[in-house]
Amino acid sequence: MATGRTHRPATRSRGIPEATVARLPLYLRALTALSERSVPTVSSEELAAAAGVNSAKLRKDFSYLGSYGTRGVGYDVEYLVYQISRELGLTQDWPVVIVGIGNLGAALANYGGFASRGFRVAALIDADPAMAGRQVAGIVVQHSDDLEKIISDNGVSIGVITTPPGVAQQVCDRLVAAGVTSILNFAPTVLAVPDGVDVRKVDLSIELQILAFHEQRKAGEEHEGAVAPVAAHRDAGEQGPDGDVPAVMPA
Amino acid sequence: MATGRTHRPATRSRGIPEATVARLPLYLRALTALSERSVPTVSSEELAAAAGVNSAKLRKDFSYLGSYGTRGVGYDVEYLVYQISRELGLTQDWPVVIVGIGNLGAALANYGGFASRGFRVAALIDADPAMAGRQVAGIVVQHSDDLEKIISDNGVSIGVITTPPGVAQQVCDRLVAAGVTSILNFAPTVLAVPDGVDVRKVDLSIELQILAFHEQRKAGEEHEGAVAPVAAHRDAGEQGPDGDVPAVMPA
DNA sequence: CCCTGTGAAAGTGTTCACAGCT
DNA sequence: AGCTGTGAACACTTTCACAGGG
Repeated sequence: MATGRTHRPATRSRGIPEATVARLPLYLRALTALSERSVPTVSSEELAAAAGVNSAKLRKDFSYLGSYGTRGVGYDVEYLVYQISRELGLTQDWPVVIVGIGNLGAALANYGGFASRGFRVAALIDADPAMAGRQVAGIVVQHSDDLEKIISDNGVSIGVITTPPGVAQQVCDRLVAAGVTSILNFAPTVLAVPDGVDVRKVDLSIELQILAFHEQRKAGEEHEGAVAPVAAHRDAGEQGPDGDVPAVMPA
Repeated sequence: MATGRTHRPATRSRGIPEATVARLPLYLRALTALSERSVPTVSSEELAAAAGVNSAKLRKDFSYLGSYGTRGVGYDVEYLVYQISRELGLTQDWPVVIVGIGNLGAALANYGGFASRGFRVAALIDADPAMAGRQVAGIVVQHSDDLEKIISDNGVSIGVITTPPGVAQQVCDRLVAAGVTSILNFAPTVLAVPDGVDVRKVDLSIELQILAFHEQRKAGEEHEGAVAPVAAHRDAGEQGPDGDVPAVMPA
């Protein structure tokens, strides 16, 4: 009560739910595969199976984009590929920098699926002077002294951090100061960023720990009856990094 | 109506919400750091800041584990570390196999945070005969012909797939047949698994596409007023792979 | 008075089931 | 008849706000 303000009336008329956005790349991948096999149309049921979701969810997701299907028929594959690509902003290409060219950074630089879909590795950056000048994945590694210049010269707005955790925050700060507004963080650290900057994290050890949690449950369920009530682990067989939306520090 | 069945009355009495499970590793990491600095107790406010969440969420999360805090004081760091570790099943150690020792597989094998927290790389497996026998991260790579034997000899229940997408499903099938019940999939494919097997995926290009979506919005918002109502992008600055829970195929 | 633990409210996401177009 | 698009029900998650123990 008191102040009243419900913290934003949410004028969502065109706002696509975050959960839907996270699934669009999945649909796009499935559609691209169909497109390559020259399949002209696909039903929500078929596409959902290919993307590993259920068809009601898929139809609801698409309904946020508009009415792109034809009742009694399905969706036009090419048309949907285009609409989703556009919605995701993949019709333009995004120059990306990778900072921290260790094992993981090098692996990402070499990763094919990177360049394929609208993303271009504009530069590789590392703090080690011995690294600078070397080629990784056909790209010359540059020294981090030039980070700011590299970002602005290439108009980079997406940065990938694959540094050791100890320096991730300062690299992040420099990227943001130089104009980067989206960060994909592979370092096991919580990054503090100012408002308006998006951070997504990919964390191997968190994923493993979540698996271990469920694994432990399974072991306990084997022949049970005592303490912990079984059930619980209802929808096994689902996949995808889910839940988890830690808020960011006040900056 | 008709059949009535509400699809499971949900006997949840000890079931920890999935969203909470996904955050426990985050808390554990923050607590471990405090522990190393010999900090004896911490308030929900402080710990929440360190983990990048808000304190109400953290308290609610901990309430699912039990009442481990002291009112007026906070939480005992060591005690919480232990409780969360136990809840996540990290008091035992989990042998893990990595299948597909390319750039990414090798990078993961070398990744330190792996072994640190209850996980041990029990074997590296690759289909390339030229790879077999070589050492990666101090571990001899074994040929995939022996996959089943390796799994059962080592009692492996968690498998990491870093193969090319084309063979990911068949590798997955073999892992599952050999007894693996948790899979961390880095290949950009939707894996079909039988009931009772957990799959989590880590997908670089999906993460980038989600960032691109928001990035595009920001660009559009710069000087707006016309079509799309601004607002929408409320809580910028959040981080973490969220949303996304694709169901699995019927297998 | 401080800080945890938690009901209750609000917000977000998923599923159902069917109206309505082709 | 078949399949999309969607309101409405349900389920899950987050946030609020405060009771109550230390």
